[in-house]
Amino acid sequence: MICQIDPNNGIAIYEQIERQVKFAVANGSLVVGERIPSVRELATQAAVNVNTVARAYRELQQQGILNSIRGTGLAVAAEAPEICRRSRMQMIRDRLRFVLQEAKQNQISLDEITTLVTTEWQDL
Amino acid sequence: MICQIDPNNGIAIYEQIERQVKFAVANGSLVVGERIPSVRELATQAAVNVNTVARAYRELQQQGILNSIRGTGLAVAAEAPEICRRSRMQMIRDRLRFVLQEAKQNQISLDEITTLVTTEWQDL
DNA sequence: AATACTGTAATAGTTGAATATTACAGAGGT
DNA sequence: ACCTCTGTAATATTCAACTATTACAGTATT
Repeated sequence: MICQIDPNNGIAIYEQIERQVKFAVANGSLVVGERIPSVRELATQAAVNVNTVARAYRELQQQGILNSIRGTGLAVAAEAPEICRRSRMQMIRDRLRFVLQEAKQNQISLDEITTLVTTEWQDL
Repeated sequence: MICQIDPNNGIAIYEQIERQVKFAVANGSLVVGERIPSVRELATQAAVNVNTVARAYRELQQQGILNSIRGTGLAVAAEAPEICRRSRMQMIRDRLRFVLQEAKQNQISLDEITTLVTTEWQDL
């Protein structure tokens, strides 16, 4: 699992990690029982502090997505894929709503938005 | 001019103010020469600190959108409408790209996104 | 047993945003 | 002149996120 972190995009680093783990579980990059990268490993790879990774992992545990095996590592929980798949669209939707809301409040039409979506989609 | 601030939406308050002023200028809610709400007035209305408003206004000055008339207030600069109109779509586009990028990285299709856009647009 | 990994936790320091408070100089109305 | 409004600025404090560092209890490998 590779984690791409941008420290300056306004989203808290621990939250970026959380989301990427969830997405990875949802699309099968991480399977049930598989051990995720250790806190130190991910911290090094993403050039981030160990505590920040630990915080993300802790919250993922509380959500029932990861299981802690003391001394060994953290593994993807049995219920994780269902949880993550169910919330995947919701995570995208929430952010999309935020953008649409601002657009609508500024007299931008649905046509303009869909056009924008289509054109920007290509450039990615 | 009414300013709607959400202290908990992750965006810095001074940045929310900045954006809303820009949008207001772009769509004509604020016209050239018009005086914008005083720092204290807006601070009270938005339940926010004076310094936070002052910071937003200061940055808007540096961008050539507001003129300071010492002792009187801040007025919309002559070049402001052009500046704001030019950057309005760009501001929306930037945030939209961010969402689309995450969606695309997670095997979500353009169809799914456009469907999502259309359905969410209604609910706003 | 020794070593090298795991997660977890405590401590202390930095940074940016936001707050509360006080102060001052300039403009305008009375 | 007086008062009230304007922006501007300095100060101190709070808070969350992040960092750096150290430490400790388990597990696995050798």
